[in-house]
Amino acid sequence: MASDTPSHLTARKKPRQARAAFTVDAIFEATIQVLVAEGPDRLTTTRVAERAGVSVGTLYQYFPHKQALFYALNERYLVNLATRIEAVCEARKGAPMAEMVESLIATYWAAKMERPEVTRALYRSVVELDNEALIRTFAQRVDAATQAMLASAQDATFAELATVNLTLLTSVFGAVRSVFERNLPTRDARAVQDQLVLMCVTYLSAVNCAGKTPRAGERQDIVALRQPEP
Amino acid sequence: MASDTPSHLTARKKPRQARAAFTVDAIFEATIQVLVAEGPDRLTTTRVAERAGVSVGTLYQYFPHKQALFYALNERYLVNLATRIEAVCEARKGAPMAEMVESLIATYWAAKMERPEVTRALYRSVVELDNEALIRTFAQRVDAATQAMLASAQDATFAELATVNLTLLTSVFGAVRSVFERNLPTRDARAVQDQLVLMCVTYLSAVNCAGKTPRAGERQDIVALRQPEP
Amino acid sequence: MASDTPSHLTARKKPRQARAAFTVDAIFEATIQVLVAEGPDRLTTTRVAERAGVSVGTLYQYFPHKQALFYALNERYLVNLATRIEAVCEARKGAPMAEMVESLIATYWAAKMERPEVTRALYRSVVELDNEALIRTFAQRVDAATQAMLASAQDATFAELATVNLTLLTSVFGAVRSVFERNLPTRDARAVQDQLVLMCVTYLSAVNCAGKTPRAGERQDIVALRQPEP
Amino acid sequence: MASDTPSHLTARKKPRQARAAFTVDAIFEATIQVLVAEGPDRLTTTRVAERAGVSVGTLYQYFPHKQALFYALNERYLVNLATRIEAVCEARKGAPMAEMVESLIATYWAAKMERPEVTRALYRSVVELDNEALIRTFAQRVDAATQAMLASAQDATFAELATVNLTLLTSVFGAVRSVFERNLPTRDARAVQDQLVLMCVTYLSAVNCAGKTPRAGERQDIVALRQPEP
DNA sequence: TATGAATGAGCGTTCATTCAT
DNA sequence: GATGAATGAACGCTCATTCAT
Repeated sequence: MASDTPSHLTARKKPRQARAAFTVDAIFEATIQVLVAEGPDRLTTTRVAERAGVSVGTLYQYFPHKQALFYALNERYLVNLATRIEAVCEARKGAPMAEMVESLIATYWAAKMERPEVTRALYRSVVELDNEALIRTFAQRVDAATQAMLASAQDATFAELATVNLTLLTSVFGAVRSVFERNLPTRDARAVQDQLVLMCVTYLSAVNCAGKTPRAGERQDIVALRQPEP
Repeated sequence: MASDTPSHLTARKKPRQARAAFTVDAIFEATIQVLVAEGPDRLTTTRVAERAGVSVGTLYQYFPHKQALFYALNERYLVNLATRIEAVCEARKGAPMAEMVESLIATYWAAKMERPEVTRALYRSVVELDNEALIRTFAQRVDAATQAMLASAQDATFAELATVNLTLLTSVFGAVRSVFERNLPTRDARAVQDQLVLMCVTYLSAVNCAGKTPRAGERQDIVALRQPEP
Repeated sequence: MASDTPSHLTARKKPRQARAAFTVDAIFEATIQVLVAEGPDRLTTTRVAERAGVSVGTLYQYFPHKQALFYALNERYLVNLATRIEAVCEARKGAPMAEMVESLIATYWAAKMERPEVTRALYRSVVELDNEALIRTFAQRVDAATQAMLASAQDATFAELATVNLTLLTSVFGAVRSVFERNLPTRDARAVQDQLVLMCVTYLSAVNCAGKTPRAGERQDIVALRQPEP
Repeated sequence: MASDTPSHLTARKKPRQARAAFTVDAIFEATIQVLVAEGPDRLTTTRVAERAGVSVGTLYQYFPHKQALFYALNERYLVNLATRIEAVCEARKGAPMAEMVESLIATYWAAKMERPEVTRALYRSVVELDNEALIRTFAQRVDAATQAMLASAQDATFAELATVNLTLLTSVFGAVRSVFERNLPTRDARAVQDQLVLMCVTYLSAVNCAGKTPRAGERQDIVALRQPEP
């Protein structure tokens, strides 16, 4: 993923030693903690170093400048996320479409929910220009993975797969972000997650060219199943 | 709207004079321009004042601190947006559900697209903690408006209206944000917008308790109409 | 003189007010004092500002960066020096060659001796690359002035005036620098100054094409006059 | 030469081993290279060590601090220079004065010209206070050598030898420095060198007490010989 | 003995904010 | 009111120096 990274954002030296790896991890964790606890504009190199239990100088031995640290943190986060999404896409190949959607949303949601304050903090933090490259790379990986998965659905074929896939991802990722941004209570968040699945499934059914006339029964089942509980 | 605004974010004085209003507007516009042209971390009070053609001192006469300026700018932006959404919701009361969805999305999208760089800049700019209040207020207004609209749909009734509404808004707003963040080409953006309408309509149809068995013809029409062109 | 100054070395804003001029002067004087009292590598912006009785911010209102301050200081120094040399060259036009040399050396020496520690400090201070431009400009002004003066000598004509002039200046300026660098006692310094005059006069006589055979008497007089006192 | 060196500038250990001598040399050469290639304020211990192919730790094994390294480098440079000057002075003992002057200037000039960028870099580099001692020692050696040489001139006797000698050295060394500082083109530099010889010879002739009336022929010869080509 | 990761004081610079004019 | 020069805390970053390995 780092292949087309602008060179000025690359770490000055690759940590070879175990100690170095440990230090880098400590710095990453400290960055997150500062971000969560103090907010993006109190994220200073000194503070990060302090919390990581190292000196500023050490921090600068691993990252040529503040932005590179932030970039690397996001990269780590997104690479991890992309990997998990790819894994679930692989695992669900050939499954029924509904199962795919459910797995995808569940995985993404779970990943974001593991450390909700971190998720929120990263959403919040300044989106530096250079992060666009990161986001693009992430998007490409995920696009490819989900598209491949959808193409293998046992019960659906999509004429304009790329567009359908894009719409799906855009909505799901966007919706999740919205939920975090509005800081919805768990109950509402959970409800939205379920409805999101329903929404995506109905959408995919609608654009499915395979079962020209989807057996009404099946579709109704899903709908009935997912009818928001009163 | 400013009713529950933290007091330290309120402007020192309400501009009564025409001149004052003019100045404030100039400052707002300058803020946007600096944001767009130079990015969030070059947004300094001096630069804003310069571009607005006033002195820093004057800027501080209208806004007690930088954050208040930024807050007010966002407030203006969101109030305007909410007002437009309320208007369209009002106008579409009693209309068919599909029309509602289409109007809502079109309006929101259009508002964001009027000055895309501004939209992007505002998405980008540091989300200060205190902006949460702003977002909450905005969300409440919009929630209320769309919920009232949906409740009046001539062809649909929703059991769990609040949840359905929340899901709808979350997805639509989120998707739009995603499109901007990924900086999608116009063609893709347009396609996603269309598909988003379809997605929302199919979703609402699915959770519609009114027309237990929606007249297949109508639904199929929409689907057929919106099938992404091959 | 500042006409071809690299733009990044120019002061951010030209001081128009009397107060500003005063402040700039204070900063210059402070710079010199720090340079003299603490040496070039303790010359920090903070220290300069402190000694000037202003804040760092103020310093940066007048000079875009440290180098610009240093550059401006040297410029002021060299412009002043060049002006004085030009004045003496003008005044001695048409005079006998020996008088010219004596005046030139005396003027230059006096200028350097007014504040010997300052002279020494400036000689010492890092010669930044961009100062080359300054030195070149200075050299051109002085070259022109002395060359014009020599050309007007009532008792001498020089075939290769440019080279003669260059040799003269190079030796005189270099010798003075050497004297400062070696920190010679006043007595020795004084002696060298006198001998320097003699050296230059004999040199000019030697390359003088006018009085093919200089009246031996006159020349001997000078030599006798300047014979180092036993 | 290091006899009156301030103790804090002395190398921690005298390199006895061949390997040590080799390392020290590598460090010196690296220092020069960094100085030339990157300038005085990019001369860091880390960079020097890197270029020398050793670790910083090793560098600090040979030099207690950066200043000591720089001091030692200058010492080496000046000791070498002084030695060469002493050699030429020794060789020219009993020669005619003009020959002495010519040899002295040629030697000094040649030494400085061998690696002109190095010469310039050393002139440029910060003149630390403690270098004064170095310069003084160098000056003393050279003073002694040239004075002894001049005293042995077969065709001249000088009443105030010390002063004459000082004037000579001051002018020659100063002129050379000026030439480097002004970065004169080779052509001009060469011309100045020739003229410098002429200047010094005429000067010495003028203060020569021996040949009260120097045989006009000889003197005129020199002058004619050296008349700058039209 | 050689290494080079770690240190942290200290630098140059910015910018939100104030207040005399 | 309006102005903009002045302020100074705080930032990002460097590099001489140390010391565990």
